[in-house]
Amino acid sequence: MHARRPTIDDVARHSGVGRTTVSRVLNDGPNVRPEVRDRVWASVRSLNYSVNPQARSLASGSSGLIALVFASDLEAQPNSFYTSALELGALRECLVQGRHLLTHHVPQDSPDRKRQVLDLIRAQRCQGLVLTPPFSDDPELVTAAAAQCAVALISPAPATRGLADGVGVDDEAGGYDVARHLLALGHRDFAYITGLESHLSAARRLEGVRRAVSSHGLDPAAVRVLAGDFTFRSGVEHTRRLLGEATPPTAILCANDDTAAGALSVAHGLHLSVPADLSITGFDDTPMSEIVWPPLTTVHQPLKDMAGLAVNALARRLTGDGDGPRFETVPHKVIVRESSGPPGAG
Amino acid sequence: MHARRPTIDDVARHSGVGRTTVSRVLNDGPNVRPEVRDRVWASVRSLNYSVNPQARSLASGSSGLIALVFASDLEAQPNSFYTSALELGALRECLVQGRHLLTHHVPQDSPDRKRQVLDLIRAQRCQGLVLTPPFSDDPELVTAAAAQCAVALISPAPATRGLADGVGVDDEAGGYDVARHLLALGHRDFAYITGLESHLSAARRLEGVRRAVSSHGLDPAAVRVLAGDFTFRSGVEHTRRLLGEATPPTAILCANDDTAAGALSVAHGLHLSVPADLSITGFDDTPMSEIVWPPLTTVHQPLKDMAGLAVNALARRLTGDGDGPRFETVPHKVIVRESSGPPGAG
DNA sequence: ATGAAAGCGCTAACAG
DNA sequence: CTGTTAGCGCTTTCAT
Repeated sequence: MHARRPTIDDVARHSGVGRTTVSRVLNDGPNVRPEVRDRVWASVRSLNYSVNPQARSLASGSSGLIALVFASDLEAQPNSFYTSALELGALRECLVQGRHLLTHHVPQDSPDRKRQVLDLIRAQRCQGLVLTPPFSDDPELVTAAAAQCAVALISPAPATRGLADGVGVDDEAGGYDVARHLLALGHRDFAYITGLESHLSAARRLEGVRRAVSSHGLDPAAVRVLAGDFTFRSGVEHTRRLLGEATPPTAILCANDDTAAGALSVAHGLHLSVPADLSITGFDDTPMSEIVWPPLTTVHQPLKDMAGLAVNALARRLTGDGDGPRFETVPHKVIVRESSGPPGAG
Repeated sequence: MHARRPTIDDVARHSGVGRTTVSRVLNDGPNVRPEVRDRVWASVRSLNYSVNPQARSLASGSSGLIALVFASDLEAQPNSFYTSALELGALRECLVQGRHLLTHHVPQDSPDRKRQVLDLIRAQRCQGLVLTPPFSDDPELVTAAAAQCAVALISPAPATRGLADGVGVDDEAGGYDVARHLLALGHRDFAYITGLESHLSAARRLEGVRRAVSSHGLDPAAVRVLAGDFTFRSGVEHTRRLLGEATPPTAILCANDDTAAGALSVAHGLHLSVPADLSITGFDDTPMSEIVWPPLTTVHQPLKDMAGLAVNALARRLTGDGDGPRFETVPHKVIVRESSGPPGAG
C-alpha cells in the first residue's frame, strides 16, 4: 500500500543526533539544547515522521488506553444521547491527555459482566477504566477493577465512592429540586417512574422527591412509584396505566428524559394537554428534552464535563497522584421548560 | 497495581514447548499436533495468559485498528442516534473480526479535514478506515486515504464508488418512495428541507422526490426546497418560515429524522394538527422517529448493518481479497407512521 | 511438527 | 546535555 515508514533512527540520522535525544524531544524530556530540539523537530516534519504507538507502548510498558464501559447491549441503542454525551466528553479529554479511548458495551444483565470488564483490562492492557451506572455502583466489580488499573466512576453510589475516584451530581438534591418546582406550581399528587433498580443514582432521585414531598407536609408514601428501566417504552407503559386509574396523578416525574418522552407520548395519544392536564418532568437534560413537544422540564446534568473529569482523574492518577479516592460533585440545575405547569389548568 | 503479567515464554515453559509453537497455537497456525495444541491452551488458561496486543502489532507490523470517522464537532452531538447506530454496528463487526475500533470526530468544516484524517491513519497506524458522509463523498479525500490504507465508505456518492468499497441504500429511490406515499395520500404541494449540501446522499433523496412529483404529472420545480443542515434547529427555522407563507405546503419532507422532529415541534407550537393540517416525513428511521409525537413516517436505513458491512469489507480487503471496489446496496423501506395522512383533513 | 534466532520501533537506565 | 546498551513481548524466517 505504501513505502516503509520512517523510524526514530531515521530521524536521528537525519538530524545528526542520537536516538535517545530524539526520544527526549518527542517526549518533551529535559536535557536537550533548544537548538538541537529545533533541529530534531525539523527532521520530524521533513521526514513526516510520527511515533509508532505500538512500539512506544511496548517499550514503555504503558498502553495509554482508557476504556469507557457502558452497561448495554450491542443490539440496542439505549439512551443514545446519554452515552454519546459521555463518550464525547471522554474523547475530548483523552485528546488533551494524549491518551486513547476504547468504548465498550457490556450486556447489562450478563451474569459474567464482571469477567467481561476484567477481561477488557487484561486483553487490551487498558490502564484506566471509566465505569458508568450501574457498574459504578457495584462494589465488588469496582474493587476487582481497581486492583488491575486506575478506575473512575460516573455517578457512583455512596458505597463505591471510597473505592475509586468519582464524578456526579447530587442526585438526591436533583430529585428534591424538581419536586419542589412542581410543589410550588401547586401539585400535590405525584407519580415517579424509576430507572432500573440496579442504578442507584436514579434511586437517589426518588429519595429527593420524597423528601420534598415530606417537607411540604405531605405523605411521601402517597407518591406512586413505578418500576421503569430508563426506556421510552417503560415511560409509555407506566403512564398508560397511571392515566387509566380513577384519580391519575397531576404530575409524573421520570428517572430520565427517555422515560419522560414516553410519558409525553401517551398523554398525546389520550389527547391530554401537557402541562394543563398533566405535568411531566425528565432528568439529564439531553437533547431529547428539547426535541419532544412540549419541551421537557428536566434536571440538567453536565454529562460531557463529567466524563471529561473522570478521564482527567484517571490521567492524574496514572501520573502518580497518590491521593485517596476523591468524589467530585458537579452542579445540577432544574431546567424549566413547558412540560410542567400549574395543575388543573385544563 | 499488580504483578507481572505472564508472557508467551511463561506459557511455553509451562507447557514444555517452544515459544514459536505457542505462537502458532495462539494464531491458529498449522503444523501443531492436536495433543500439543490442547496442552498449550491448558497452560494459557491456567496462567490466565492473554497476548499483549501492542507487542503483537509491533512484531507483525499490523495494528488491527480500524477507524470510524465522523464529520462533526466534539462540542455538538449531531444526530446522536445516527452516529450511535453506525458505531454500534461497526463495533460488533470488529469484535467478530478480532479488530479494534477507533471512533474519531473531525470538525465538519475544518479546512484541513483531509490532513486530520490522513494524520489519524499515520499516527495511529490504522489499517482500515470507515468514512461517513460527507467525507465519503469527497474523491480527493478518499483517494488520498485509500493510498494509505483500506477504505470503506458509508453512503458514498457515485463519484467515489469506484475509489473504495461502499455500502448504502438507494437514496434516490428512498426519496422517490416517500414522495409516492404522500402523493398517494393526495398531497400535491410539497416542501423539502435538505441536509448539508456537501452530503450528496441526502441530495439524491431530493432528486427522487422530484422524480416522483414529475411522474405524477406535476412540476418538480414547484417543490419548495430549503437548505437545512440535518439539525433539529434547521427543521424549526425552515418550517416556521414555510408555515408563515400565504399558501403553506401540505407536506414537508425532511432530509433526516432530526429535521423532521424540528418541523413537528413548530407545528405543535402553532397548534396545527399533524397529519390533518400538515404531513411531515423524516429519513433514517432512527429511534427518534418513534419518540416524537406523532411518530414519524420515515425511510428506514439499516445503519447498524451498513457499518457492519463496511467493517467486513475492510477485513476482507486486509486479508488479501483483491477485487476491485464494490458498492453494496442495502434495502431501504418506507415506514408509515402517524405523521403522514391525507391533506386537508383538518 | 518444532525450535532457535533475529528483529519490529521504541523507552529507559546508565555512562560519559 | 548526549549517546550506548538492553530489553519490552511477540511474529517470522529458517533450520532441523
